[in-house]
Amino acid sequence: MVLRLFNTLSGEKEIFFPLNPPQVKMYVCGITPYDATHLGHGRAYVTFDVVRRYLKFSGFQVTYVQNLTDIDDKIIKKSEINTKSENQNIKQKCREIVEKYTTEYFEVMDQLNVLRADQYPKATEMIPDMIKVIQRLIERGCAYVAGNDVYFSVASFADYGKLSKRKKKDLLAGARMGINESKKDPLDFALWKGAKPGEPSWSAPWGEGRPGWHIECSTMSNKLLGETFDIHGGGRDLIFPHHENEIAQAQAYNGKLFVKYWLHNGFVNINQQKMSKSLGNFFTLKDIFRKFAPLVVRLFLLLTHYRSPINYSDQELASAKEAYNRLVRFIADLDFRLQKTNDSAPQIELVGLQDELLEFKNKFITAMDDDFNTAGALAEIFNLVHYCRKKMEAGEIERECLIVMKQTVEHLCGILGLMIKTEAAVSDKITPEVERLIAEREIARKAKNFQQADEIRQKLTLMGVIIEDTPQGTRRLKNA
RNA sequence: GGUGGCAUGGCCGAGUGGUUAGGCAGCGGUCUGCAAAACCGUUUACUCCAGUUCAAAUCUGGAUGCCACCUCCA
Repeated sequence: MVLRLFNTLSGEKEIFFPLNPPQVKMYVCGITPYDATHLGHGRAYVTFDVVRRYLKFSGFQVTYVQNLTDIDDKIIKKSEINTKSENQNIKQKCREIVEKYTTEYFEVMDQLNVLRADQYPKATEMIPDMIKVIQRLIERGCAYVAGNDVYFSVASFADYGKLSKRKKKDLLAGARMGINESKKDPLDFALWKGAKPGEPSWSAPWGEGRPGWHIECSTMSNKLLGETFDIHGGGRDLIFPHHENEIAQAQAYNGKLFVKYWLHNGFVNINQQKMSKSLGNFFTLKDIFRKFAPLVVRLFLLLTHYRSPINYSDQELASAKEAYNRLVRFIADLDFRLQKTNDSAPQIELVGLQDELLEFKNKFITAMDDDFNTAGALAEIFNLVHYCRKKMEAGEIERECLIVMKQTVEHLCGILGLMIKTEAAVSDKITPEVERLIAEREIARKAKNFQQADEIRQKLTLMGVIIEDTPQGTRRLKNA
């Protein structure tokens, strides 16, 4: 089994060879905490969470760094809107905004079961490093000071456009960027932005100001992961200009290959149109979670390959919810059967089952090895569940077999970060009252007093308790 | 204008040059006192036109349609 992944740089799937196996260093562009965390963030970070988990499963030791852009035009802009009336310090307000949305980001990501990165460097904590890089770029003639700003000279970097597959002249032809007199070339981008009075700023040889967005990522990733590292990820909108600019800066700085594999996730669409702030059609994760459980959202995201666009709709989420319930029911049924069975399986039968289940696992791995095909991998999980169901249907399933089935399904789901939460199935609604009613109904059923049995079921339903009659007895299910 | 990508059954969505993706929904059936779940079945699915091939939805060319990036954006 060989892991292949689609590298934006080459435009094709490549066999994954890390620079220093089994070490894998990966960097993913993080958020600018100035607004609510939305479904697009969910898609990006779930995607790279799966990448990270799968690499680990494949035996690699992953170091995962994700930055936090805690100083930026958008944060300042937001702070200005809020401070005008309150006569509050902009710097203070910026800090508050960053803190608020960073906290929210982590809360939401935890709910999606996204594992924490190893490090979350903040831009403001590495400004001296960025200044050093900018200085050297100026010395090398790759950057220049213009007024209070410093710009990177795109003309100085021959490979510019390699990642986004664009030629400089094509970029210029379609350039929609406004005229900025201090730039020598419209393609040049800011490494350092001079501060206006009152704005958060840091001292630099060329004046008070703040770092540009691109220099932040290349400096921090280089510092924490080395001059060349394995994987750099982000949303596909970051390919140009952000990642293109990162490459230009980093390689102009040290002349080394910056990143070996570039991975980019596709977008979330609403009605076939990109979800975006400017279109005002974005959904925050908090809002979505009011309608759908976080793990259902996670499953929804994994049901589509990470590079394809994914369309958001309540109907599709509802479909994902049912799919998730299918997994929950399976695990819950296993748990229920485990309570009722004490039969032991002969060793030979158990080994046979394990071998058969291994085939599903291998297919799962084949799918994942093919550029993290989570949709195909999930299909194998469902096939596995179906296979186990049929075995159970056929009867005579012993304890050990049930345990192996459960472990296999949970293991594969776990690789995708998909926890199957069955706690909800046996809910806290089991009160003595409920117990009594169920027992009463059992007696009624045995006496073939079905009218009374149905009445009791009706009563339980109203209490939010769904019951199910099985050959092994009546069981409670929580109302979904 | 430039660049890149996508077109699969009622909906969503994988995939391979010839053999069942999967999920959701519907319909029929089995089981069940009923219900639910589960299981079984479900009528030529691959935008169009050429070409390559014994064989193409899968490769090549063209057409059409849709989307994204070129501006902050995951």
